[in-house]
Amino acid sequence: MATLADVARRAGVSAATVSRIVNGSPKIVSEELRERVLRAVQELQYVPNAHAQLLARSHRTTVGVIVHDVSDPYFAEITRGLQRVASEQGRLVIICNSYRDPDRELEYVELLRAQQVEAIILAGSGYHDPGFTKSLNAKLSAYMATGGRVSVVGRHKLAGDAVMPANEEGAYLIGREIFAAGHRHVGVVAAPKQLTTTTDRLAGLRRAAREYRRTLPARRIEYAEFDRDGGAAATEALLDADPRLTAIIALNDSMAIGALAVLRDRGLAVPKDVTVVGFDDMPIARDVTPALTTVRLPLVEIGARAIALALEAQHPNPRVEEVEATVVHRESLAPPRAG
Amino acid sequence: MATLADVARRAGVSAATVSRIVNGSPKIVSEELRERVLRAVQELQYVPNAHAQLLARSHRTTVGVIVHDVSDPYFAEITRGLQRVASEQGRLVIICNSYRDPDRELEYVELLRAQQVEAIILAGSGYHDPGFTKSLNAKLSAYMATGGRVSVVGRHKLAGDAVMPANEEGAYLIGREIFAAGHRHVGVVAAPKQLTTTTDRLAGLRRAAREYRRTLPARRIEYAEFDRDGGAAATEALLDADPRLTAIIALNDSMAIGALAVLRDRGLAVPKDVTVVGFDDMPIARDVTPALTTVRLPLVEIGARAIALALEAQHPNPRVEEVEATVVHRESLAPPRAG
DNA sequence: CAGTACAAGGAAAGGGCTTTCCTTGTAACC
DNA sequence: GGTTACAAGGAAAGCCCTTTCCTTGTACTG
Repeated sequence: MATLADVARRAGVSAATVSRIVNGSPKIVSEELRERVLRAVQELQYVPNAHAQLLARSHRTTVGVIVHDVSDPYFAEITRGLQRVASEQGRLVIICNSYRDPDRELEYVELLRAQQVEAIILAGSGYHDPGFTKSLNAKLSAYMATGGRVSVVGRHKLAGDAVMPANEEGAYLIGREIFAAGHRHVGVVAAPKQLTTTTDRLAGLRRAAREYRRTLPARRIEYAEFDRDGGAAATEALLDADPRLTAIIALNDSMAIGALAVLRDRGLAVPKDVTVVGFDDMPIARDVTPALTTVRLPLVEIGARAIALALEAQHPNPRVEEVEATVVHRESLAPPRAG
Repeated sequence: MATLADVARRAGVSAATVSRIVNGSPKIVSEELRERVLRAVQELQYVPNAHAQLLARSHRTTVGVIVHDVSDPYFAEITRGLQRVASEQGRLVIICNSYRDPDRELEYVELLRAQQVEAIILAGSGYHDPGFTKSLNAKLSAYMATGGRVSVVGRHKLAGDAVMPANEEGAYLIGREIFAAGHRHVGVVAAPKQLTTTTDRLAGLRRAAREYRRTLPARRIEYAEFDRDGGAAATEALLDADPRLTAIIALNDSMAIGALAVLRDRGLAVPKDVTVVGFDDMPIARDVTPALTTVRLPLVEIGARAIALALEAQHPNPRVEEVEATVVHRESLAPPRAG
């Protein structure tokens, strides 16, 4: 690869001059030299070495984001919002998929630190694992201590600013709809227990149940992978355990879609025989049959807020922004059939 | 941020020793020093500066991939395959979304070159734009001339190795099914004209039509954005222009889903009144109603092959790998209603 | 006991860039 | 004409690491 020095030699000028021209420094350079340098750049197809630049410059301009999996629509949306703000502010973003592996998450924090990113954004659900939380916090604090900015979405006890989606409240709202409609046999298709998202949403559901003097017994909650197939598996289990179920609450839309598939296979009509609701309102939710009644989280905005917080001037103490959830009514919820 | 020198000072050793210990160099270091250094690393929460490392080391270990949009399931799948191989081979991957903007694609090639990536993988559809193709090729050649590796998926006249999904053949196969079923009024929901993916798939459709002595007149092809809403818009237009349509071929599954939505709104049953088929077989295809008959492309494998090609030893002349398409039969295709 | 071999650690030279500080040359001033 | 001021360009230090090449000291060998 051609280097700055190569260009300088070819143009017959010093490296300093080339650097100034290439970077558009305010220092004035004569037209003649400028042309010679630009020509040399063209001829050599010179592109500055980003790493050398980073080393030499003081200011960082890259931010890192750690998600569970960008190809999951939930994170795709968050990332979209994040990217928008990032490019508005001239920042590059590095995306890291942890695939829900806490260790990998730890590794990625190190990696991003090594990359000298300006900010780290943690967008995945938290884990109920004190040991992990502790080491993660240690790493984040170390990073922040040296000027790094951190912001997290939906994670309680982590250093840094946070934007908190209303997981509990959203679940409460949708739970209310279910109970208000008169459902008594309701099953929950849940994500893994150790995710804070799971427990938060479950808590909201329980609050709604209490309000309607119902309970959500453990046998009516089935934990599985946080995706379509997990949702299908959990639904099978729930249905096998209690065929009288008239409603299934899935903890996200992907799982709800898995539930829909199982119900269809078993010849159960939704919502006539069984009601199904989801969570997140991912784009596909309106296109499945029946269209999914679900809880909407403004994901794009959540992503945008998260990075905005991180990029704003350092704040004395961590800020927390709440983001509202609303239920969107579509076709998959109905009262239980009479009898 | 703590630097190597800080650690060395604190441990009372030379920088060389710290480097050796931190990187696990084969050179033997006494237990005592090793411990002292490791302790200092801990205490200072030292993480090596990746950019400095990159500068100092000779070998690159990052690859870049340029896609239209990772959150699009098509690219998500490709990226998944790619990531798998990358991490098997200890490579980091940088993902760039061009959002179908040719200029941005050019910029990203520069950016990746600046990042000193070992290989660049172009996964998005090509454009029918000679000027653009020329500048892209120039940039890629310059990159390859300095040892960079390039591989592209589904792009004809580009430098570097290529893996070619059978777009023409896949479209031909699905087209045959449609015509064989007896459809005479078929509309095509197409992506933008300037994408090579569009023209390739259209060509396959035309070949099938010829075989059945049919034609695909221009008024039966509606071009729109390559996504769900584009598919919906194109379907509206097609239906308005000719209500007798008995089959709609969408050029990808997202568009097909948009078509399904419009048909449902208009009270047209699929496949009884209108047949709909898609392309790509993205995961959601089996979960919509009716389940989509579509063309399957082994996307994960395509991604894996693309990076594998790029990472293999340099080859004298570019290699091209063809990847097969197969049609997967589900529920959205049926013969036209009698009459 | 002189001489060799090797183990363990350090010094220092890059790697490619930015930026501060200097030098040189010319124009403007009194 | 001598001084000052500034414009335009260059020299060189510094960013943080890796790695080659040295140095030193110890353990062996004959």
